[in-house]
Formats: sequence, C-alpha cells, structure tokens
Amino acid sequence: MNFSRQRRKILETLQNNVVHPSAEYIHRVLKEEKSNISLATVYRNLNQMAETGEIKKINGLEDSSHYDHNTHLHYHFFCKKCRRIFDLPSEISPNLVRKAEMVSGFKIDTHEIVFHGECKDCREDKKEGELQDG
Amino acid sequence: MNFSRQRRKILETLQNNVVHPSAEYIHRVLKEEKSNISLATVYRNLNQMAETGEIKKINGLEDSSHYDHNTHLHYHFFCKKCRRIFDLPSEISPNLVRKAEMVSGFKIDTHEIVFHGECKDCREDKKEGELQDG
DNA sequence: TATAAAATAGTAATTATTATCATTTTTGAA
DNA sequence: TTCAAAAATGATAATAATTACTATTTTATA
Repeated sequence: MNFSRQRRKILETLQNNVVHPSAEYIHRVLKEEKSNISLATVYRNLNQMAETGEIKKINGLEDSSHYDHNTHLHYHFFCKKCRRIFDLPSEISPNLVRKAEMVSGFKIDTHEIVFHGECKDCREDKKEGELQDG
Repeated sequence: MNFSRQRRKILETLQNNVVHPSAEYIHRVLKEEKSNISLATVYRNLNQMAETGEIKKINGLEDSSHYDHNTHLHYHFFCKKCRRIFDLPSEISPNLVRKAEMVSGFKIDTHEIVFHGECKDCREDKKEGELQDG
C-alpha cells in the first residue's frame, strides 16, 4: 500500500475530527479546504485502511457507514435528536466476547454495540424548554 | 393501521423463517408461493411493523437490513462463511443499558450488538478439511 | 351499502457505494 | 537520477438497497 498525498489527507481529516465522519463528510471537508480529492478515492482509502485495521468502520448507525480513528475497543451511541455519535467505553460490558463464544461455540473476530437514544445535551435542552413552557 | 392480506402474509413469512430474512428474501419467498406482493409493499410493511415494535429491524449485519420476529432482547451473530445469522442471549451482557446510561448520562432507547466470526458448523467443516488434507 | 382512510402495485427516483479504466503518482532497483 | 512496475487517482458509469409517487384497490365502519 503506497503512501499517497490523498490517503494522508483523508487520514488527517479523520483524525482531526471528533465526529466519526462518513465518507461523504470527509469528502466535503476536503473540498472546502481546496483539496479536491475524488469521492471514490475517499471511499477506497477509508475501506482499505479499515481492512488493514489502521482505522475502524462503524456500521448500524444511520443509512451510511461512518469511520473512527480510534481503533481501541469501544462502543457507540447515536443521538436521535442531534444525530451526533458518541463513544462509550468497553468496560460497560466486560468479557463480552468470551461469554458470547462460550454460550455459542462460535469463533468471534469482531463485534460492535450501537446504542440509540438522546444525549445529555439534548436532554438538557428539552428540560429548559419544558421549564419555559410550563 | 389496517390489516391487509399482504401484511398478514409478510408477517407469517417472517415468523415461519428462522433465518432473519431481508426484505428481498421475504419478497422472493412470497413470489415462489404465488403470493405476488410488491417489493415496495414488503419494505413498507416491515418498516411499519418495526416502527410499532411488532417486529425488530436488524442493522449492521450485511449490506441490507434484516428483520426478526423475536422482539425480546437478544443479540446477533453473523457467520462470515455461511452468511447465516444466529441469536445470542442477552444474558451475555447483564445490565448493559444501565451501565451505559450511568457512564454517559444519556437516555438509551434501543441498542444492538452484532458479532462477526465463524459459526460452529463452519469451524467443524474446516477441521474435517484439515484432517483430510493432512 | 357508501364512504373515508389506509394500503397496494408498479415504477421512478434517490442514496450509498463499488466498478471501470485511462491517466498519474509512487516506489525501489539499476 | 532514471526508469519500469505497481499502486493510486479522478471521473464517471453501474449497482444495490431503499424510498417516493400515484393511480387504483381494499378495508373498516357509520
């Protein structure tokens, strides 16, 4: 795998963003900063890097896949209101893989947990709203 | 929500299949048994029923969404080899939601866990293969 | 039974993603 | 440094999954 200017830019953009971006988002950001990189190149590189384990691909969130520069085991929360994605630590579910392998007899390579709900900020916004209304 | 022949058929097909089918699969099965129901109708009904909680939609497995007639909390395993989907009991991760809410301060409505790996059958097939070869 | 609400079929449209391929860039050896 | 092979890119076509649209049909019920 060669080290192209485009791949470096894409990885940089992923690392500088806390938002767990989609391919389309990264493409848009790069376009805004005048790095005209093709959308196909963004997809190609993100998926290659996910394949090698350099980054992680997050599925099951929205319609599209998102990507994460943090490759350590952790989980994700998707806020229905603001549509942001948050990290949750893997400690909330200790020994999950071991237990799953035990009860099933399957060999588990990867797993992911996705939570859906309302984040702290959005809950607090709602509370304020209720106070004002009531 | 009215009770159409088509919706009944779709739900029946889902319930009679252990395979966690996709919309396209259900459509194909119905076509084979001469129930000519439109693919759009299959999608519309599955998503409506998932919305009301009558069935469950499974994301993050393959390219497409799959559906589950079992609405009790449980998790899923996807075998990379045979591409089948298996159930795993929720007991492998006790108090998961409570812990996630605790560490985050978020309000969690739903969550799902998807494991990827190799199922028991496929592992055993491989073992046999190794024996024959060696 | 008449009627309003809901649902359907069939197809067009949309969205996300991958494939294709001619051109350009990168890399490593001579 | 130069050069050839391998890898990557950009632009666009193609595909796959899903949703939108709309004229018609079905369902529930007053």
